[in-house]
Amino acid sequence: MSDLQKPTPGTRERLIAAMTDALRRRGLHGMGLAELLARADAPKGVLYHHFPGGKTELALVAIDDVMDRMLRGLDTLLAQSPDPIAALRQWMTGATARLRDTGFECGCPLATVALESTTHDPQLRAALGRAFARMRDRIAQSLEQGGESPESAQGLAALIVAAYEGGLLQARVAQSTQPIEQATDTLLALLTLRSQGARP
Amino acid sequence: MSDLQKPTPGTRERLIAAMTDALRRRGLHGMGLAELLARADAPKGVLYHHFPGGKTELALVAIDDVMDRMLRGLDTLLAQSPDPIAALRQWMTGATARLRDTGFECGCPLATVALESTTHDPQLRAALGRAFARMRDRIAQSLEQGGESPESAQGLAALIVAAYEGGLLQARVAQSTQPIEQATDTLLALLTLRSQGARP
DNA sequence: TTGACAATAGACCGACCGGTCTATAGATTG
DNA sequence: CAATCTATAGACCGGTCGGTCTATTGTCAA
Repeated sequence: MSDLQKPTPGTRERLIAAMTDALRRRGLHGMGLAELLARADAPKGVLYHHFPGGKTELALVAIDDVMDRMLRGLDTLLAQSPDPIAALRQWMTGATARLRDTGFECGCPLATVALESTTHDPQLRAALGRAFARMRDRIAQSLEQGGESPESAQGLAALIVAAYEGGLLQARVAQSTQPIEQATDTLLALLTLRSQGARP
Repeated sequence: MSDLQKPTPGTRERLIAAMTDALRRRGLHGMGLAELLARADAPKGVLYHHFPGGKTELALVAIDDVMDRMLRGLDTLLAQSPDPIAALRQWMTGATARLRDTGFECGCPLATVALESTTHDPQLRAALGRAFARMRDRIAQSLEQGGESPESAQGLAALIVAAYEGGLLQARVAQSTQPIEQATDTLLALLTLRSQGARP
């Protein structure tokens, strides 16, 4: 009665994890149900038991879930480091390392499906729009705590997320971390220059 | 004999244009051959006549072709404007307008397929890697002409392309130009600040 | 006119797609 | 134990996928 935790032995979670991984590597259309279920080691029936809406509903849940975890990770970095810029550098470095260590396969779990999405799937679009807005808001919030005005914090957050996504994209096709490292270094150098110039 | 132009009445070109548009809107997996051919108003046989390698070969040709045209457009802007930063602003603004005017459907023709691509299709990866490198090199070249060192020009170019791609991605799912406008404005403000600070 | 070849046209194919359906196993409760 | 309900399991389905194949049309040279 007071037991709020689900007794599920993990099947549902394995499905979400498999979908998240699929989104990272190939996007929503890029991996079929057969391969997805094989990776989750689950039969077809169990997918439609836990997610009656099928592949798309699973993707929606995976998107919300993975953004929760990304924000938790970002929070940890921001809590550890006094300077938000240093924390963001760590965040970028981590994503770059993951991409490299997976043979340039695992990028941002939201990016591919974001570009695949159309207006004909409003729920998916909405979930993605929400996720990116949360990311930007979290970054802007930390910048505001560092003394930025709300407007410039939002602008910087949009640029930082853009550099992250665009950097990962370029690195993926280049099969080299150089583009994202160049973009990251340049961006953070510009930000440092700016904060130094503000108080000469 | 001296007539170098192909006598083709445009079918091949229509196929390339249809593929480019498909890549912009939905990526390579996102549109089937049937719809693609319907949009090009061409039967199936004609595709495999002009492109024996099928859908993938058509995509390869479309990628090279569209990057040629993007670079020509960028060259025109750079030629019209003395300041490369002003030219890049126009370039970003144009892409933003196209995205908005197509109901947030038409983004960068290379981005979606870049994220869809895997190491299992090396030709596609190579074509995309080449295309993005050309874009960065062209931007870096114009920055070098503006007095940047080769290294910082490459870094800035990677950041600019990243902001472009990441900005379009965020705007697409937000169904609003705000994210890319914020990212663009912030980036160009940082660049202006930097060039002002360089010569006090 | 005829032969050769490029271009167009679409019927057809096996593979795979996401999704539905029925059957069964396991846990919980009366 | 019986009843019930959740969870697992996979056979099965119609539709669509990219791709192949044959037939026809158009064009130009011999």
